[in-house]
Amino acid sequence: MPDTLSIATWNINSVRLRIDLVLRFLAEQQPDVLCLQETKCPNDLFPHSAFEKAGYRHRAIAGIKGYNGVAILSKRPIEPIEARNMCDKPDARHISARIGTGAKAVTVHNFYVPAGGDIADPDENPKFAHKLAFVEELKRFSDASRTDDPRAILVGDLNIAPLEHDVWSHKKLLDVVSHTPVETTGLLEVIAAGDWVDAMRVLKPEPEKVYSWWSYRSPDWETRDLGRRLDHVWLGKGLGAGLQSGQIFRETRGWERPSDHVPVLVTLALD
DNA sequence: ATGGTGGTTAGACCA
Repeated sequence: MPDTLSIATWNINSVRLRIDLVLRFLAEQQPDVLCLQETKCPNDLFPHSAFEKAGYRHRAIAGIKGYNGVAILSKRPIEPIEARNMCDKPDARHISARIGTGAKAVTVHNFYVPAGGDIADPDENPKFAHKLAFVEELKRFSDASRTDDPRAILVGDLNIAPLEHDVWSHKKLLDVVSHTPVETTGLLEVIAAGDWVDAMRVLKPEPEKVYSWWSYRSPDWETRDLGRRLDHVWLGKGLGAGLQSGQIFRETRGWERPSDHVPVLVTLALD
Protein backbone atom coordinates (compact mmCIF):
# COMPACT_ATOMS: atom_id res chain seq x y z
CA MET A 1 0.00 0.00 0.00
CA PRO A 2 1.39 3.44 -0.98
CA ASP A 3 1.82 5.82 1.89
CA THR A 4 -0.46 8.53 0.56
CA LEU A 5 -4.19 8.63 -0.04
CA SER A 6 -5.99 11.11 -2.27
CA ILE A 7 -9.70 11.44 -1.61
CA ALA A 8 -12.27 13.63 -3.32
CA THR A 9 -15.87 14.56 -2.54
CA TRP A 10 -18.41 15.82 -5.09
CA ASN A 11 -22.15 16.40 -5.01
CA ILE A 12 -22.85 15.32 -8.57
CA ASN A 13 -26.62 15.97 -8.74
CA SER A 14 -27.46 12.77 -10.68
CA VAL A 15 -24.62 10.35 -11.37
CA ARG A 16 -26.35 8.99 -14.45
CA LEU A 17 -26.96 12.36 -16.10
CA ARG A 18 -23.40 13.49 -15.35
CA ILE A 19 -21.49 10.26 -15.76
CA ASP A 20 -19.28 11.84 -18.43
CA LEU A 21 -18.29 14.67 -16.08
CA VAL A 22 -17.39 12.21 -13.33
CA LEU A 23 -15.33 10.11 -15.75
CA ARG A 24 -13.52 13.19 -17.00
CA PHE A 25 -12.66 14.26 -13.46
CA LEU A 26 -11.43 10.76 -12.60
CA ALA A 27 -9.35 10.52 -15.78
CA GLU A 28 -7.74 13.91 -15.20
CA GLN A 29 -7.11 13.71 -11.45
CA GLN A 30 -7.01 9.99 -10.70
CA PRO A 31 -7.93 10.31 -7.01
CA ASP A 32 -7.63 7.06 -5.07
CA VAL A 33 -11.15 7.55 -3.75
CA LEU A 34 -14.14 9.59 -4.92
CA CYS A 35 -17.16 10.11 -2.67
CA LEU A 36 -20.34 11.20 -4.42
CA GLN A 37 -23.55 12.70 -3.05
CA GLU A 38 -26.95 13.17 -4.69
CA THR A 39 -26.42 10.25 -7.01
CA LYS A 40 -30.24 10.12 -7.41
CA CYS A 41 -29.89 6.54 -8.49
CA PRO A 42 -31.41 3.33 -7.15
CA ASN A 43 -28.78 0.67 -6.44
CA ASP A 44 -29.86 -1.61 -9.27
CA LEU A 45 -29.40 1.20 -11.81
CA PHE A 46 -25.99 2.40 -10.61
CA PRO A 47 -23.53 2.78 -13.54
CA HIS A 48 -21.05 0.21 -12.21
CA SER A 49 -19.49 -0.74 -15.54
CA ALA A 50 -18.47 2.83 -16.41
CA PHE A 51 -16.53 3.09 -13.14
CA GLU A 52 -15.14 -0.41 -13.55
CA LYS A 53 -13.67 0.59 -16.92
CA ALA A 54 -12.26 3.79 -15.41
CA GLY A 55 -10.31 1.73 -12.89
CA TYR A 56 -12.60 2.31 -9.91
CA ARG A 57 -13.27 -1.34 -9.35
CA HIS A 58 -14.24 -1.11 -5.68
CA ARG A 59 -17.48 0.56 -4.75
CA ALA A 60 -19.90 1.01 -1.88
CA ILE A 61 -23.25 2.55 -2.78
CA ALA A 62 -26.48 3.52 -1.08
CA GLY A 63 -29.16 4.84 -3.40
CA ILE A 64 -32.91 5.29 -3.56
CA LYS A 65 -35.24 6.38 -6.33
CA GLY A 66 -35.34 10.06 -7.13
CA TYR A 67 -33.50 11.75 -4.26
CA ASN A 68 -30.30 11.75 -2.21
CA GLY A 69 -27.95 8.79 -2.64
CA VAL A 70 -24.25 8.43 -1.79
CA ALA A 71 -21.38 6.36 -3.17
CA ILE A 72 -17.72 5.60 -2.48
CA LEU A 73 -15.63 4.68 -5.55
CA SER A 74 -12.10 3.42 -5.07
CA LYS A 75 -9.10 2.24 -7.05
CA ARG A 76 -7.99 0.29 -3.99
CA PRO A 77 -9.85 -2.56 -2.35
CA ILE A 78 -12.41 -1.42 0.19
CA GLU A 79 -14.58 -3.16 2.68
CA PRO A 80 -18.06 -1.65 2.82
CA ILE A 81 -19.08 -1.05 6.42
CA GLU A 82 -22.61 0.28 6.60
CA ALA A 83 -25.21 2.68 5.29
CA ARG A 84 -26.56 4.42 8.38
CA ASN A 85 -30.16 5.45 8.70
CA MET A 86 -29.56 8.98 9.95
CA CYS A 87 -32.50 10.40 11.93
CA ASP A 88 -34.02 6.89 11.66
CA LYS A 89 -34.75 7.43 7.97
CA PRO A 90 -33.63 4.99 5.26
CA ASP A 91 -32.94 7.91 2.94
CA ALA A 92 -29.41 7.18 1.65
CA ARG A 93 -27.51 10.03 3.31
CA HIS A 94 -24.56 8.04 4.65
CA ILE A 95 -22.21 5.29 3.58
CA SER A 96 -18.91 4.13 5.03
CA ALA A 97 -16.06 1.86 4.02
CA ARG A 98 -12.69 0.69 5.25
CA ILE A 99 -9.73 1.30 2.95
CA GLY A 100 -6.48 -0.62 3.40
CA THR A 101 -5.46 -3.07 6.06
CA GLY A 102 -3.46 -3.10 9.25
CA ALA A 103 -2.05 0.01 10.85
CA LYS A 104 -2.49 2.14 7.72
CA ALA A 105 -6.18 1.40 7.21
CA VAL A 106 -8.62 4.32 7.29
CA THR A 107 -12.39 4.54 7.57
CA VAL A 108 -14.22 6.83 5.15
CA HIS A 109 -17.62 8.25 6.08
CA ASN A 110 -19.53 9.95 3.29
CA PHE A 111 -22.46 12.14 4.40
CA TYR A 112 -25.15 14.12 2.62
CA VAL A 113 -26.69 16.51 5.15
CA PRO A 114 -30.25 17.71 4.40
CA ALA A 115 -30.34 21.10 2.68
CA GLY A 116 -33.00 22.29 5.11
CA GLY A 117 -35.49 24.14 2.93
CA ASP A 118 -35.89 27.89 2.69
CA ILE A 119 -37.18 28.99 6.10
CA ALA A 120 -34.65 28.97 8.94
CA ASP A 121 -37.17 28.10 11.65
CA PRO A 122 -37.57 24.52 12.87
CA ASP A 123 -41.10 25.18 14.17
CA GLU A 124 -42.30 26.43 10.83
CA ASN A 125 -40.18 24.26 8.55
CA PRO A 126 -39.84 20.50 9.14
CA LYS A 127 -36.94 20.32 6.66
CA PHE A 128 -34.94 22.73 8.81
CA ALA A 129 -35.85 20.73 11.94
CA HIS A 130 -34.59 17.61 10.14
CA LYS A 131 -31.32 19.35 9.29
CA LEU A 132 -30.76 20.44 12.90
CA ALA A 133 -31.55 16.93 14.17
CA PHE A 134 -29.09 15.53 11.63
CA VAL A 135 -26.37 17.88 12.89
CA GLU A 136 -27.09 16.79 16.48
CA GLU A 137 -26.69 13.18 15.40
CA LEU A 138 -23.41 14.06 13.67
CA LYS A 139 -22.25 15.52 16.96
CA ARG A 140 -22.90 12.24 18.79
CA PHE A 141 -21.32 10.30 15.94
CA SER A 142 -18.20 12.48 16.07
CA ASP A 143 -17.89 12.23 19.83
CA ALA A 144 -17.86 8.43 19.60
CA SER A 145 -15.62 8.36 16.53
CA ARG A 146 -12.94 10.53 18.15
CA THR A 147 -12.14 7.86 20.71
CA ASP A 148 -13.13 4.71 18.78
CA ASP A 149 -11.59 5.48 15.40
CA PRO A 150 -8.89 8.17 15.23
CA ARG A 151 -8.13 7.16 11.61
CA ALA A 152 -11.54 8.20 10.30
CA ILE A 153 -12.15 10.62 7.43
CA LEU A 154 -15.48 12.42 7.19
CA VAL A 155 -16.38 13.93 3.84
CA GLY A 156 -19.47 15.13 2.09
CA ASP A 157 -21.97 17.77 1.18
CA LEU A 158 -22.71 19.07 4.67
CA ASN A 159 -24.90 21.89 3.33
CA ILE A 160 -23.45 24.32 5.91
CA ALA A 161 -20.80 27.00 5.36
CA PRO A 162 -19.52 27.30 8.93
CA LEU A 163 -17.02 30.18 8.74
CA GLU A 164 -17.36 33.86 7.91
CA HIS A 165 -15.33 33.54 4.71
CA ASP A 166 -17.06 30.35 3.61
CA VAL A 167 -19.70 32.62 2.03
CA TRP A 168 -19.56 35.61 -0.27
CA SER A 169 -21.21 37.87 2.33
CA HIS A 170 -21.35 36.85 5.96
CA LYS A 171 -23.79 39.61 6.88
CA LYS A 172 -26.16 39.06 3.97
CA LEU A 173 -26.33 35.31 4.57
CA LEU A 174 -26.84 35.30 8.35
CA ASP A 175 -30.53 34.47 7.91
CA VAL A 176 -30.08 32.28 4.84
CA VAL A 177 -30.27 28.52 5.42
CA SER A 178 -26.68 27.12 5.23
CA HIS A 179 -25.12 30.02 7.16
CA THR A 180 -27.49 30.79 10.06
CA PRO A 181 -25.89 30.91 13.52
CA VAL A 182 -27.67 27.76 14.73
CA GLU A 183 -26.22 25.85 11.77
CA THR A 184 -22.69 27.29 11.81
CA THR A 185 -22.41 26.89 15.59
CA GLY A 186 -23.79 23.37 15.29
CA LEU A 187 -21.28 22.34 12.64
CA LEU A 188 -18.36 23.86 14.57
CA GLU A 189 -19.54 21.83 17.58
CA VAL A 190 -19.47 18.71 15.41
CA ILE A 191 -15.85 19.52 14.49
CA ALA A 192 -14.97 20.08 18.14
CA ALA A 193 -16.71 16.89 19.26
CA GLY A 194 -14.70 14.81 16.80
CA ASP A 195 -11.44 16.77 16.99
CA TRP A 196 -11.71 16.87 13.23
CA VAL A 197 -9.15 18.68 11.10
CA ASP A 198 -10.93 20.81 8.49
CA ALA A 199 -8.42 20.03 5.72
CA MET A 200 -9.16 22.84 3.26
CA ARG A 201 -9.10 25.47 6.01
CA VAL A 202 -5.71 24.29 7.24
CA LEU A 203 -4.42 24.83 3.71
CA LYS A 204 -6.39 28.04 3.03
CA PRO A 205 -6.96 29.74 6.39
CA GLU A 206 -9.44 32.57 6.87
CA PRO A 207 -9.87 35.26 5.69
CA GLU A 208 -9.30 33.73 2.25
CA LYS A 209 -12.64 33.07 0.54
CA VAL A 210 -13.18 29.38 -0.22
CA TYR A 211 -16.27 28.11 -2.07
CA SER A 212 -17.41 24.76 -3.42
CA TRP A 213 -20.95 25.63 -4.59
CA TRP A 214 -22.57 28.28 -6.78
CA SER A 215 -26.36 28.35 -7.19
CA TYR A 216 -27.92 27.42 -10.51
CA ARG A 217 -30.26 30.36 -9.97
CA SER A 218 -27.58 32.98 -10.09
CA PRO A 219 -26.63 33.92 -13.64
CA ASP A 220 -22.98 34.81 -14.31
CA TRP A 221 -21.83 32.61 -11.44
CA GLU A 222 -18.22 33.08 -12.46
CA THR A 223 -18.05 36.87 -12.47
CA ARG A 224 -20.48 37.46 -9.60
CA ASP A 225 -18.89 34.64 -7.58
CA LEU A 226 -21.67 34.37 -5.01
CA GLY A 227 -20.37 31.06 -3.68
CA ARG A 228 -20.51 29.08 -0.47
CA ARG A 229 -18.29 26.33 1.00
CA LEU A 230 -20.75 23.49 1.58
CA ASP A 231 -18.49 20.52 0.80
CA HIS A 232 -15.95 19.37 3.35
CA VAL A 233 -13.10 16.96 4.01
CA TRP A 234 -12.34 16.37 7.68
CA LEU A 235 -9.46 14.25 8.97
CA GLY A 236 -9.54 12.36 12.26
CA LYS A 237 -7.06 12.97 15.02
CA GLY A 238 -4.62 10.31 13.85
CA LEU A 239 -4.56 11.59 10.24
CA GLY A 240 -4.52 15.36 10.50
CA ALA A 241 -0.74 15.59 10.78
CA GLY A 242 -0.44 13.78 7.45
CA LEU A 243 -2.30 16.43 5.44
CA GLN A 244 -0.29 17.20 2.31
CA SER A 245 -2.38 19.19 -0.18
CA GLY A 246 -5.86 20.11 -1.25
CA GLN A 247 -7.60 21.49 -4.29
CA ILE A 248 -11.03 22.75 -5.23
CA PHE A 249 -11.92 22.16 -8.89
CA ARG A 250 -13.81 25.36 -9.58
CA GLU A 251 -13.41 24.86 -13.33
CA THR A 252 -15.90 21.97 -13.32
CA ARG A 253 -18.65 24.51 -12.56
CA GLY A 254 -17.98 25.84 -16.06
CA TRP A 255 -18.25 22.46 -17.78
CA GLU A 256 -21.25 21.74 -19.94
CA ARG A 257 -24.38 20.87 -17.90
CA PRO A 258 -22.45 21.15 -14.61
CA SER A 259 -23.34 20.18 -11.08
CA ASP A 260 -23.86 23.22 -8.86
CA HIS A 261 -21.14 21.74 -6.57
CA VAL A 262 -17.49 21.20 -7.51
CA PRO A 263 -15.05 18.51 -6.35
CA VAL A 264 -12.85 19.00 -3.29
CA LEU A 265 -9.69 16.84 -3.32
CA VAL A 266 -7.33 16.23 -0.40
CA THR A 267 -4.09 14.23 -0.32
CA LEU A 268 -2.66 12.90 2.94
CA ALA A 269 0.13 10.69 4.20
CA LEU A 270 -1.04 7.52 5.86
CA ASP A 271 1.80 6.89 8.27
C1' DA B 1 -39.75 41.35 -1.65
C1' DT B 2 -39.46 38.19 -5.32
C1' DG B 3 -37.81 34.97 -8.56
C1' DG B 4 -34.23 33.17 -10.48
C1' DT B 5 -32.32 27.33 -12.54
C1' DG B 6 -31.73 22.60 -12.22
C1' DG B 7 -33.07 16.88 -11.66
C1' DT B 8 -36.44 13.21 -11.28
C1' DT B 9 -40.14 11.60 -13.37
C1' DA B 10 -44.92 12.30 -14.85
C1' DG B 11 -47.45 15.90 -10.95
C1' DA B 12 -45.12 17.49 -7.56
C1' DC B 13 -41.11 17.44 -4.81
C1' DC B 14 -36.50 18.57 -3.89
C1' DA B 15 -32.11 21.20 -4.30
